[in-house]
Amino acid sequence: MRLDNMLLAEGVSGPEKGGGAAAAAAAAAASGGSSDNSIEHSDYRAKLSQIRQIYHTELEKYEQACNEFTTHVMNLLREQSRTRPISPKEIERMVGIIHRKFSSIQMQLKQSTCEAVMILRSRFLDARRKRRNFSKQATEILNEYFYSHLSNPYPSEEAKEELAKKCSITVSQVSNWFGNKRIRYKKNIGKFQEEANLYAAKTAVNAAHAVAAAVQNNQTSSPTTPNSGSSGSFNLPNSGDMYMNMQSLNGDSYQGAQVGANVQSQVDTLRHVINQTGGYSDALGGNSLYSPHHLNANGGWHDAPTPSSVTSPTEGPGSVNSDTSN
DNA sequence: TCTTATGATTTCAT
DNA sequence: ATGAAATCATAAGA
Repeated sequence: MRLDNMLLAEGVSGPEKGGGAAAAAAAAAASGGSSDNSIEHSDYRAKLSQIRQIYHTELEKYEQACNEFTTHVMNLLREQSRTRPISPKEIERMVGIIHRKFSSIQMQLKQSTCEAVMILRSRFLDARRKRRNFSKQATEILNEYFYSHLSNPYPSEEAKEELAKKCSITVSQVSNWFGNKRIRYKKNIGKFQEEANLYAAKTAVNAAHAVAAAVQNNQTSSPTTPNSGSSGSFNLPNSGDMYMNMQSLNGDSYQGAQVGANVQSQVDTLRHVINQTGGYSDALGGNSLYSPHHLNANGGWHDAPTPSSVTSPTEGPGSVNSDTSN
């Protein structure tokens, strides 16, 4: 019975049609994650359906053989009945013996099928374990997101889906990537400085434009107009003014209703670039200018600035930007 | 071949 | 359920 259950679960002995899918789902569930790893997946499915087919043809063959054999024996008995009396009990007994024999053969078939499935399964899992690096493009996209959301690198479910689609990987892979990235970034920020610069600079121009646009949009209602004169090329001035602008933008003084959360990520990027260029002279030192201000005292991101903190009118003294006042 | 990078898995805490 | 942290296993580079 265990074998039956197992075969059923694997979709080998189940209903004709959905077998493959059921098995695939079972495999995915067993490996703890949605794994639409297309190539290996279809491969697995193909192999499984192959096993399934063999199983069913064998089963049919046995059944047929069983029937043939019983009729054969019945005929024999009938013939013998001419020479000696044969009770129905005896016939029944014979049939029973035959059926038992065949069912034990069937059991063997089931067993070996199970074995085959198990082997296939373990191979499949092994294959899944075999790590393949993501494409350059995919890591690019992921890194861009990560560094432009450095203050809160926790993509929402939707964002993950979006990223997954863009990178043509699965959502759980995106989650894995962010999990790994966060932990590794936090562990050794110095090591990631260069990369951070790269991606920050990469999106800086866009960010600058976006921020400029946002500022422009809100200028009418804004009392203190940020000097957005240099909206052109974002030529990284010697930190000062621009940085102050950013700070006020990000902090409490400027909280344009529309700008808030949407701009947050852009601000991250800009702030980063500015910080970097500002403290470039002795960069990568133990205490470079760019400290992970989005990490809290225990090195966690979790009470880092959320969009709500941007919108909140007053922030406590230990605000996000407090560390930048060198 | 050794080292580092990186994706995946496991374990634990919340 | 989700994330942090540790760990595993392989890819890639030296």
